[in-house]
Amino acid sequence: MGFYAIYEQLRQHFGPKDWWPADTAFEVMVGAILTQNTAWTNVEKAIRNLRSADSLDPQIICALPHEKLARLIRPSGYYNIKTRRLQAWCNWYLEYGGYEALDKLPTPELRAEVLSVYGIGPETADDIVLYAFNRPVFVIDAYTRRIFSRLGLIAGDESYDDLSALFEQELPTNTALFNEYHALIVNQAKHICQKKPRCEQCPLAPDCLFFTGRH
DNA sequence: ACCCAGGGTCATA
DNA sequence: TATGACCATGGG
Repeated sequence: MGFYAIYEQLRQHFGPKDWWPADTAFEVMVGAILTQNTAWTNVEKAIRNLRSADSLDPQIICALPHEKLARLIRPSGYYNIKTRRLQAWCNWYLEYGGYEALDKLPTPELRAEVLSVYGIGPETADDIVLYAFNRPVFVIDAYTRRIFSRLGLIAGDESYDDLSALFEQELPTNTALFNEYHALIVNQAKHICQKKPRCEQCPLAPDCLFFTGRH
């Protein structure tokens, strides 16, 4: 089964997922930073705190004292580091001229600029470029590695750039496709395949094709 | 009590 | 290039 066929299977069983769960592009950026190595349920609490404090805004986040911002995002973990990353992002974002200025850049330049910001690695950058700027880049995460190495299509320990190049080569360059595909991968990993001892609830059983955990 | 979650940076070899 | 330490909460 090829990369596109796997997408079609997932899409048929679970889609459409209508990602990213956020009201605005800026909220996507905040969520992408806060969810680094962190369960999304914890990020939701942090974002709720920011919204309740009327602080889901780049100017306000920049102006907030470290301790105050850290307290708001505390449920998302690593709150001291993420406070620095959030403020670094918002400072850069405003200094650059905001969404409209960045959206003028071609995709490779946009990705490079985003990636240059402190606290933004390849996955967070691609989350932002894909889900906030609607550009066709394929997001690679731990689930992608587990699922596709389990399927025998990759080794799993390739570099991030090697894997994103592979996926982008194997699939048509299409923002909606990349958006939905990554959403389906995360959905699959989170809601179906962490069961022990086998994934009997998986519609793709009996082979539990998309098993992602350990038995 | 232990394991892990929609990673990234920095120091070291 | 490639490991390892570090960051920290909340749910299973």
